[in-house]
Order: sequence, then structure tokens, then C-alpha cells
Amino acid sequence: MSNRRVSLRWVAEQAGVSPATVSRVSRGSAQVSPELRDRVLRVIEESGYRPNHLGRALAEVRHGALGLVFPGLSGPYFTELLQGFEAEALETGDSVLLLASHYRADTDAKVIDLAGRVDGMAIHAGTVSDAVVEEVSQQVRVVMMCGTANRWNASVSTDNTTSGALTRHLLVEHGYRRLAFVGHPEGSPDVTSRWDAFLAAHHEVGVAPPVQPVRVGLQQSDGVIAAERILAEGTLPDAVVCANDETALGLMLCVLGRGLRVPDDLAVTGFDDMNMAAMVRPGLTTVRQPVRELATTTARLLTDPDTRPAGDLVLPTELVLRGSCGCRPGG
Amino acid sequence: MSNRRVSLRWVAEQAGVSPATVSRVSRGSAQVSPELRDRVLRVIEESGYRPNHLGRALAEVRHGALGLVFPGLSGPYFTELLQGFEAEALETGDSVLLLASHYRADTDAKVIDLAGRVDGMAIHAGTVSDAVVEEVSQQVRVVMMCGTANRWNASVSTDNTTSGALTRHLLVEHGYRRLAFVGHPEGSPDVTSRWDAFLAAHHEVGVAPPVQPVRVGLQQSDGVIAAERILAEGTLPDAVVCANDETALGLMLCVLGRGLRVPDDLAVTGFDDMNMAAMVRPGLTTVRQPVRELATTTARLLTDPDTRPAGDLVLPTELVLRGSCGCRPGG
DNA sequence: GGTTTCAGTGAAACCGGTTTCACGAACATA
DNA sequence: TATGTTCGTGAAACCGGTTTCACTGAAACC
Repeated sequence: MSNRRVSLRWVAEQAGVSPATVSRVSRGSAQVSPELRDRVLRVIEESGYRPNHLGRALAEVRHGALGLVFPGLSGPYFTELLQGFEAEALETGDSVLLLASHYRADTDAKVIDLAGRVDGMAIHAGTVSDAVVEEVSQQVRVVMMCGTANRWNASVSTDNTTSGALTRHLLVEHGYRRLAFVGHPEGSPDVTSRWDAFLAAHHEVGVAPPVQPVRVGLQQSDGVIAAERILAEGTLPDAVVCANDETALGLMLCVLGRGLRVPDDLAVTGFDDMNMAAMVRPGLTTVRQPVRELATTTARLLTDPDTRPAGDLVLPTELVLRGSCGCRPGG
Repeated sequence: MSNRRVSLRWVAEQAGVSPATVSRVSRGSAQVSPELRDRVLRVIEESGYRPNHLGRALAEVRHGALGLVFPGLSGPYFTELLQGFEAEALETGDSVLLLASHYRADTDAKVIDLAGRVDGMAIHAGTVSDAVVEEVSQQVRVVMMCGTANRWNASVSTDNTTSGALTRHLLVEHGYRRLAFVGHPEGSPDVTSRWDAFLAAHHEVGVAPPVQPVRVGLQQSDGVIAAERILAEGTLPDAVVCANDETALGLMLCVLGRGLRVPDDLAVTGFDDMNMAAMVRPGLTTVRQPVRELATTTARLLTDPDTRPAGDLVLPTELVLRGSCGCRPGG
């Protein structure tokens, strides 16, 4: 594990200086005379010395790492979240420790263990219990993603109420009356808010919402399952509001494969505005949310020593109209 | 960062024993009399003491962490790889440090830094230069994924030659003569092998292969781009062999959206056998590769102290025939 | 010329654990 | 009773860095 036994003290001995001086040269933390610095640098160069990360971290009382806790991983949403978080962490020289709990039985223990290895931790809402969040918050700085702030830590999320604007658009502009919702409100806080906004828009406009959502997960394959369930019901709804783009695309792929037309036979909408949304035919009407910014903002709240994060930070989202809801492209 | 100043020595003082005894109780490494053990355990319980991870790691000369280096992250393939790797690492109590280089300019430096924080490192082929792999290999155990072994470390990959079997199937069983290949052979070692096998099968059967592949990335949106490029060429090929399922699905989504029929107007095949492949209509003919096993095997090679990994480990893959190549479902 | 600064340096303490080693007591053997 | 084991324990060294503190010699000031 260690660099061929070249330690700071060994370098000091070779260069004929004290360990303190090597440390000062190595990290540039204080003035060292040119002569000694050159001697030390030469030894470092020749031996390929690299400061041991554990020793340094122990002395600095700082891990130089951030933790990221997910419920699981799938699709471009999490990919983007992960990339954004990692990019921001690398910017400040921090490493990323990943914990994709995937609903393991021992998630709580793993999260608590993780807290002992990082300086800050981003936790995706709905992954771990409040009790564990509280315990962890007393050890390291925590920021919740897509949840709400609490006594101990801040949160960053995106504005899910635009789902309401989207629903109103379908009801008012297009005059659709029978809408379906694809997603599992109890499965994630994000879907909960979107379903709530979907219901609220119905009440506002005075149209009866569906009694139940079509409860499926958030993957593309879940969209196919949802499509089959909807098609099996006899009468088609006018439009389907999907909890995210992934399911919307899976649903489109399925209904197109059966020879149905979108939006003529069935309008479809998503949420995310991922890459594919603009590329399919018809283009997918959706809500654009700044996923990468969500991730980078979270990471910055964790690393920035100045900010004492508190409260909810809600990033704006935007309705994106394309062809799949019935809007004419370019009109 | 530390647990409210409760250190091992503090616990020792409270319990009236030596630090050594607390260490022995805490890790169960040696016999301690019931009386002293109880005293120590009581103090630990009451104070909520947890051994500091850095101190322990420094003394044990072991990080308790594995590194995972990716070229980037996208799609179900990397998701599965990540999940498998993480699950296996957690099994042995190791954490996962992620580095999704994403072709940053300072990737090499980050990889070298990462090497100082982990006990072992899995590197996806094509991510970092050979020189860096060599340097890192001298510090920690390294296993290459999807590449070939070299002087310093082993590799784990899947059998890409089944692409050849798939190509032969299209040429011989279905009698297709004009095949297209979607993927960027220079972009990743996996695609290189698949393109090579595609060419070899053509030569074997005695059919002229296409002069050039359709060079696009591995995401679903790249499949849409490829489809548009192919459709723009005037005459359609008989079949399209895609470098992975993602692009195949994107391509299918695009051609279906244009009113073309699969496989009647255009046969399509993929590689991976991801979840969606069996769910679309028509089902996607593809090659099943054990992605999760690839990941878990790699992780196991890194953690297992017994095995001295060497050479190439190639996991078997399997041709999966569904409707998209022209085979009749169930026939 | 004497007194302040001040930059440069090393000894030693420290971060928080683990482990070797020596020692004493209890027990088993001759 | 004398001798040899075994067990439990604490002192101290160690992992590999950082940092405080005291001290030196040289430059700046009056």
C-alpha cells in the first residue's frame, strides 16, 4: 500500500533536514529557504515520494471526501446527478464515496459507517430513516436532495409544482378530460409532489382526476408495463402524465410498437427533459429540471466552509411543449 | 468531525483501563476478562463511541475501500456495473470510491491520487493511459475491466466474439446481404472487438461488409442520430447491428416513429440484453452479457487476499434471438 | 552599539487507533 | 515444593503525517 516505504521521515533523513521542513515544502505551508527546499524537492523527485493520504487526513482532521447516498441507481436522472456531484467534488479536490443503498437490509449501518469516512454527505430523500439522518447530521454536514429541510440540515430540490402547470395545459389548452398518471407516489418524495400537483390542477380546473395512479417504478421498462396496463383497460385515456421521461419514453415505445399514434390516439408527457425527449418523434412534452445544477449546488453546500446551509433551496423548473401533448411543432 | 471528542483513550480513562484493552474489546481481537470487558462496553455504550476510521486505517495499513474508474457514466450498462461492484464491495465491508473521469484533462492526476486512498482499483479499459496504469499498479492491486491483462495486472471481460455469431445468423439464416454497424470502434475496446467480429463474420461467409461503421456513441440518443443518418442515405440496409442495446432501442424508437416496420423494413440487433430488450415490440435480438457478474468478479479479485489474479478472465456471452432480427417469436 | 523584529529551522507533541513485548498471577505438571 | 504454561494486562512503540513552540542568526531600527 505505501509508496515503497518512502515516508516523510525517510525523505527528511535523505535530505538532511527535519520532518517538519519536508512537510512545509511538501504542502507549501510556510517559508523554507531556497537551499533546503531544493534539497528536499530533489529527494522527493528522485524517490517519487507522495504524502500518505491517511496520515495527512488524520493530522488535518479532514477526510477530503464527500458521501453520496442514493436509494438505487437507474436511468439518466441518477447518472446526471452522480456526474454533477462528482464533477463539483473533484473541483475542490474531494473524492466521492458512493452508497447506492438499493434497499439493503443493513443500509442504516452502512450510512452511519459512511459518515465516519467523509466530511459531508448528500442524502437523496427517501433513502434512510429520519432517525439515521439525525444521527449522521451530528457527525458530518448533511444536505438532503429532493426532500425538505429539517432541524439539522438544509435541502436542495427542484420545483415539482410545474407538474401542475403541465396538467392545466392538457386540461385547458387541449381540452383533454380523461388523464392518467404513471408513477408511484409513495415510492419517492419527487413523485409524491408531482402527483399532488397533478391532483391540485384537476381540482382547480374542475375536472375529476383519476382515482388511482398507475403505480410503477421510474425506469423505461416500467413505462412499458404501464402502457400495457393502460391498454388492457379497454377505453384509452386522452393523455398520460408520466412521473419522468424514462417511463414516458418506454410507454411511447410500447404504444408506437402496437401501431397507435402519439398524440392522436394518446397524448404523452414526461418530466426531466432528458436528452432523448427532444430527439424522439413526436418530441416529448415535459418539464425541464436542472438535474446537474441540483447536484452541483448540493456538493457546493457541502464543501463551502463559509455558507452555513439552512432551509429549503428550490431550483426553478420549466414547462417544455413539444409534439407529444398535441401541440403542433413550431406552433 | 470526530465523535464529540470521545476517543479510545478517553474511553480507556473512563473505564479505568489501558487504551490497549479498549482496542481489544472494541475489535474483539484478543481475550479480555469479563469484568473489564463489561466496564469498557458500558462506557462505549453510554458515550456512543465509534472508532475513528482514519486512525484505524492508518494503524491497520488498510483503507477498507475500493476504487472504480470509469470513462464516464451512462445507461443501464454502467448502472449495472456500478451496482454489482458496490454490492460486492459492501459485502466485505469495503467502501467504493468513484471516479468517472469523463475525459477530464486531469484524469491521470486524479487516478494517481485515488490510488493513494484505496486498497484496490478497477479500471475500465480505455479510461487512462498505459503509463498511468503501470504507475498505479505498483501501489495498489489493479484489475482491468473489458480490456486485456498486461505485465502488472489481470483483466475481466466478456466474450465479444458472439457478435460474430450474431452477424453470421443475420447473413446465413436470414440471408441479409447489406448490414450496417452502429458504434464507434475507436471509442472503446468493447466496440472494437464487436466491430472486428462483425467484419470477420462477413469474410467467413463471403459477403462484403460495409466500408465504414456508423460512428456514434453508446447512448440511446446516439441510436436516434444513427437512425437519421442511415435513413438519409437513400437505400436502407437489410439489418443494423448496433454496438449495444441502448443505441438499438434509440434507433428502433426513431424508425418506428417514422412509420417504418421492424424487422420487415429494417432488422435491428443490439448487445447487452438489458431489461428493455425483452419488453419492446418486436423483442430485441441481442447478445446477453453478464454485466453484473463482470462487476462482482472484478471486485472479488480485488478483495480476495488469497487469489493472486493474473491473465484474462473472459465471461461467456449468449446469442438471444427475438423478433427484431426477423425470427418469428416462438419459432 | 544595543535593541527589536523576523524569517528559517528542528524538537516534540499530536491526530486516534493497533500491536508488540514484558510482566505478574493463576494454573498445571513433575 | 519447584518448574513450566497460559492468560490477562498495561507501557510504549508505531502507522505517517501536521503544527506548535522555542531558538537561532541576520537584518532593521533608534
